[in-house]
Formats: sequence, C-alpha cells, structure tokens
Amino acid sequence: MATLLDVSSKAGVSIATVSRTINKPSSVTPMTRHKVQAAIDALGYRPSRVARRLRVEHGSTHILGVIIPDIQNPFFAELVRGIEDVAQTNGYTLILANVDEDPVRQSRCLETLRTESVDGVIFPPVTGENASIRMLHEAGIPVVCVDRRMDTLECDTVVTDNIAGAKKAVTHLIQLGHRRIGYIGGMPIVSSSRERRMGYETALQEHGIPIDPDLICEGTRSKEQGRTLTHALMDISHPPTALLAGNNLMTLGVMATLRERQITIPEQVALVGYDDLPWNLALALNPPPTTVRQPTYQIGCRATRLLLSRIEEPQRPPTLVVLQPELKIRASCGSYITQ
Amino acid sequence: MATLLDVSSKAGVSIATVSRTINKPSSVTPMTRHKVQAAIDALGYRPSRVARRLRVEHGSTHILGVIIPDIQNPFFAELVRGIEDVAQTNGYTLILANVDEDPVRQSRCLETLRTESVDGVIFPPVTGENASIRMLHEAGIPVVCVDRRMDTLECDTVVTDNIAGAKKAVTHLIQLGHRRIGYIGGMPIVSSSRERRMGYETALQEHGIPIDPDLICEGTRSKEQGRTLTHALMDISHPPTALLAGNNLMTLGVMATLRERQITIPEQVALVGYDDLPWNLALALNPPPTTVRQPTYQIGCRATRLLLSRIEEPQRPPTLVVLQPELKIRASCGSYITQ
DNA sequence: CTGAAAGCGCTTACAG
DNA sequence: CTGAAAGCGCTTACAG
Repeated sequence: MATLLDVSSKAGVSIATVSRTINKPSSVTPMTRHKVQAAIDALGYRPSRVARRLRVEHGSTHILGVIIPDIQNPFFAELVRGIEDVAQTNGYTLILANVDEDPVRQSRCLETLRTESVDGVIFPPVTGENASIRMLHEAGIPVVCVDRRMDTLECDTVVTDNIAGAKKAVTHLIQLGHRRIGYIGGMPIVSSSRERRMGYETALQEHGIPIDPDLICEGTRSKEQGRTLTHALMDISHPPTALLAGNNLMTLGVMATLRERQITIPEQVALVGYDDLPWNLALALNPPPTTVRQPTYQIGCRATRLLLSRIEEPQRPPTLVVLQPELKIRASCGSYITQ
Repeated sequence: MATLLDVSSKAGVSIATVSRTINKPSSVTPMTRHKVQAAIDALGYRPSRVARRLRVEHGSTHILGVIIPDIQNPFFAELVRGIEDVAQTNGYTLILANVDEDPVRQSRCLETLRTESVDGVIFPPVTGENASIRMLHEAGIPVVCVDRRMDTLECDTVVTDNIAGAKKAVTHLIQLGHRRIGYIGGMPIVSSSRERRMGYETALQEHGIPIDPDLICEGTRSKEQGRTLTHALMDISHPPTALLAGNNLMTLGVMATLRERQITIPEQVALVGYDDLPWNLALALNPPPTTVRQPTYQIGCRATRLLLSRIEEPQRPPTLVVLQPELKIRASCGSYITQ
C-alpha cells in the first residue's frame, strides 16, 4: 500500500503538502496540486482511514455501529437497509452485530463499538437500564434508539406509534363485530410490546369491552411461542373469535397453529398480525394476513439522519420521532364493514 | 476515555508495563499485574482498537468486510448471519455494505474496505473481472468469494453445486411426467445463474428431451422480471407445463403471475423454485412451493472460517468448497411418483 | 522484569 | 503557499 511518504517523494513535495492537496485543495498552488494528483494517481494512493482517525482527539472514524437481535428477521433487515443507505450516501460505513436479545452479547458488542471509536450507535434497547450504554454516553459516543425506547437515558429515539397501531388493529376487529379478542405478544420488558398491549387494552376500553386477562398472553418473541400461546388461548373454555399477534414471528406461529387445528381464518378466527412481511410476501400467504405495517425503512433513515445531525451538533436536545403505522387490510379478518 | 497514560500514572508504572500486562500478563510480576489491573478496573480502561491497529505494519484490525447486493433478500440475510456468528465468536467485527449489484457502488465499498485495512473481505462477485478486487489482492487483503465464483482471480470460494441443484429440480419434474419445462432465471453473467441453467439443460439432455430455446428466459433477478418472463412464457403457442424459477425473488413473481392468470399450481403448471424462504415461510404460502434449498447459513460459516484460516496462513493455496443443495418437496409439483 | 524511545500514517498549528 | 515538527494511543525491540 502506497503511503503519504511515497506520494510526497514521488511528487517532490512534503507530506504536509500532499495531505493538504487531498483535504483542502484550495490551499495549494494549481501547479503543486497537479503534480501531487499525478503522483496519487500513479500510485493508486488512498489515505488510510485507520491512521487518519487516530490523529485528532475527536477525529471522526466515519463508522456507525448497529446492534440488532437478528438480521434474519425481515423487520431488522429492512431497518438496517434504511440505516445503511443513508450512511453510505453520507460517506459512513456500518459495523453490524447480531446479539439475539442476549444482554451479555449486547454489552460485549457495545464495548467493541466504544473501542472502535465509532461516531455513533443505533440500536433497539432491550432493558431500561444498561451499563454499556451509559459507558458510550460517557465516552461521548451518541446513541440513537430505534423501535424501542429507553426509560432512563435521554437519547434520540425513533419509534412508531405502537399504541396507535395496536388500537387500529383491535378497533378494526371490534368494528367487524368481535368482542372476544385475544392478544399474543412479546415480553412487556420491551417497550414496543408493552405499548402494543396498551393499545389493545385502550381500544377495548374505548368500546366498552371489559379486559379479560385470560385473553392476554405474553412470551418471548418467536414463532414457537406464537404456537404455544395460540394453543393455550384456543384451549380456554370460552376462546377468542379474533386474535392480535404482536409481531411477525408470532403471527406466523399463530397462523401455523390455527391451520394445524383446522381452525379457518377468518371464518372461525379473525387475525391481525403486527409487522408486515417484505416483498409483498403477505399476499402469497394463505390467507393473506391483515397486518399493522410499520414504516421500517423510514425508521432506519430517520434514525441515521438524527445520528448524523447529533454528530454535527452534540449539544442539541434529544429528539423523539414517532412515525405512524398503517393498517394493511387483507383477507385474514373477513370483509371490512364500515362503522 | 481513559488512555494508557492515565492507567500508567494511576498505577505508578510506565505505559509499556501496562501494555504488557494487557497483552502478555506472564511477562510481568504478579505484584505489578495486580496494581495495573486495579488501575484498569478503576478507570474502566479498554485499549483503543484504532490506535492498536496502526502500530504494526501487518497489524490486525480484526474487522472483516462483507459486501452484498441487498440485506433484505433473505438469502443474503442468512448468509450474513452465518458470517457474523463465526466472526463474533472469533473476536472479529463486521463491516456491511449493500451495493444492489451496482458495480460503481461495489467498487466504492471495496475501496473503503481497503482504506479501513480490514483483515479480509467476503462477497459474491458480480462480474468476472474486477479492478477493485485486484487492488485488495495487491494490498494483501484476502478475499473469499461466496455464492458465485470469479473466473479470473484465484481466491478461496464457497458455493453450492448449482448444476446439481437445478438438475435435481428438473429431474423431479421429468419424473412427474413433464416434458415441456420452462426455465426463468437470472443473468448468465452471474456464475450461479449460468450454472443453474446448465443444470437445467443437462437434466433435459440426460432424459433425451430436446432443449427448446423458447422455454428459456433470463433477466435481472427481481420479482418484476419473474412476472414479465412468466407472462412471456405462458403466451407462447405451446406453453410449458412446468417451470423452474432460478431464485427466490423470481419464484415469487412466477407464483403471483400464475395466480393472476388463474393458472393453478400444480394442476396446470408445476413449479420448483430455487432458494428456500426463511422461517419455514414456504409452508405458509399458497401452495407451499417445492424448492431447492441451499445451506446458506453454512456457506457463511465456511466462508468465514476459510477467511480466518487464510489470515493465519496467507500462502495456503486457494480452496474451493462446494456444498450440496437439497430438494425440498412440497406441494407445487403435485405428488411425487418414484421412478 | 521494567522503562525510555521509536514508529505506525496521518493532520494541523506554527514558522517562514 | 509550503515545510518541519508535534502528536493521536498504542506496541515492541532495545537497554538496563
């Protein structure tokens, strides 16, 4: 690899001049600029980002860190795509790590990001309190929370309105005549799950339907849990006629279980799933499920722009961005009857 | 952020001793070790990876670069998961970039990886020749090709046996009695597409079925192309009774188009799709498609291990790993008749 | 076993 | 406009 010294000796100038030619061409004679540029081209020289970033105390690394549970979850894949597109456009590079909701792995990865001196970190927080996050904060590395909020640390956050999303879903079911609506969702320690349940309950209350604890099931977000909880819910003495599944994985578990039990959707049980599937894949499912679609790609974009703006202006007060989800009505609830 | 100097002054030793305590504890008195460790703990000190990597000519950055077309494609998501899992286990961090098959973006990203001095790069090559790749090679940065091969540069490569995969699919269709089998695949500039077409043709030949150019359609890998080519194929005077779709996106396009045209699967047209869907999502489709499943996660794992071993031993001759795909028989071809 | 010093490849005041 | 020099935070021969 050619180095600054190689270029400078080839061009017959000092390394400082080469550096200036690259970083502030206007500060250099056209003549010099030309000589240096020729040497750079001849050698295929590119400044080492590694060396460059060591230089200044607050030298930018132009690297952003992203920590997610699992890139194989289409929700996070879409999120990451949004993040990376904005990052790449702005000359930033992405470090990605999967941590499977494991606090130990998460801490380890956040620690790595700190020692990498990344310019910022984007991630969906698991718990309310987190030592590693605090550490990043103290190291002056800005953090943007996506999808979920922290309840302690004040930082930029981009979420969708989960309460509104779940409310829309449940209201839709109520308007179709359902009164016994089950909720199968993720753990309440995650803010998004907590809020979706809240939206579920609010919708019921607003329509004067009592909340029946028997109809509320929560578990770790997985297809398997979706199955288990569906079985549990359909086995009670007075089972629900409609279900809200709290996320994409659980929705698939619910659908698979209902199919196994030969319970037809929407005739015997109506279903709304939280989170849409990519590629319009929902349209190919049997039946195409009505879902609450989050603007996931946009969450990624907004979060990244927020992060970049904070890198520019570290003292700006924390911003909360709340995007609106959309109810995609398909075939899993039967036909839609307007109120 | 605490620095080596902070620790050394707090512990009352030189920075060299602190460095040794961290990197080679046995070279230091237990007494010293203890003092230094106490200072490290008190300050929450972690060595800067940025500074560390600048030190040695061939200093490891412990970063791997991964460049893919699109993380939203479940195939690449699974691949990346395999890569990241092995990387993380071995203390490596991942830089990820999406380039959408765009040679310009790809070159730009590879260039960035070079200036980041990553320890190695994993990616599915698009074209046969690539200047940026050569550059990485010359910069001593090892490259592992996944999913597709380069025809010029000799480097470690992990692929699946695409010829065998397509052969299995087409043989399956032939055994079910089909003679007019259409092929809808990706561009032949991509080695995997080329090989799948080759497998398709080989299977026909081995069964004495003439190859009909009218039944072969190729286009850029997308759902939209899948649609267009399906229409084209079903509009010819003597349309196929079975189809092989060359990848997951095109398979979805084919299914959607057949559904639109009210052509039933498998009764009117049998279908095998290349690439499986994650989460057993295929089982939820209508109908569940028979697919050629690649061990995608394993491709990622093997590629990463290959890369790590090459970092250890740069002179080792290039290795080609060929994994075997598997035909997952589901409902889109009708019942399976053994020969 | 420990410390002083050089050096990794850059950038940026500071002189001239 | 240009160059000499300091310094970013480490690691590692080289002495002692």
